[in-house]
Amino acid sequence: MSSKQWYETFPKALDLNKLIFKIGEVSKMVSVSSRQLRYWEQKGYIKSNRSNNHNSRVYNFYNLLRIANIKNRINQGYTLIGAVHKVNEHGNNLNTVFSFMRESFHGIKMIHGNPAINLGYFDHHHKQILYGIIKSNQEVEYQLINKSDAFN
DNA sequence: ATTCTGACA
DNA sequence: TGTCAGGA
Repeated sequence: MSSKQWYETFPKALDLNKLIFKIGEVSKMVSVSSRQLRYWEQKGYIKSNRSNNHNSRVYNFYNLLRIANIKNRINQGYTLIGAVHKVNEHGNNLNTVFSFMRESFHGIKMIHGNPAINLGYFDHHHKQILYGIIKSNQEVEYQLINKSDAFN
């Protein structure tokens, strides 16, 4: 009775500070080229953190959300600068937040005895699924799993 | 394999 | 913005 139920570890997976993605991952998720991400950052429109070891960019959930917002505005017809101003004025658009969460969360399943969050297809060809696996030490590990192997 | 910076037939 | 080079 004292042992926690597996789903009690679920909230840990929603620790947004642990939702960190590399530039290539962000690029695929929000359909913004890595070239654009670097340029936007250079112009001061967005921000990223550097993984101390490889000096490569990493983006947390909030940075990702901001990028998604800017991208959405551009899709709506705004210029890059216009999109940035709009996002700065209104902050994160709830519709974007919800649509992002809705499109990103695809349920939970057990993988190798650990609860894992299905974050949806990672590639445009729908061959790989991104999972956020909650390990026994409460750490979250992201892993790409081939669609065919995801139903074992 | 992935990312980084600089540069432009 | 895309893309390629030349390194890490």
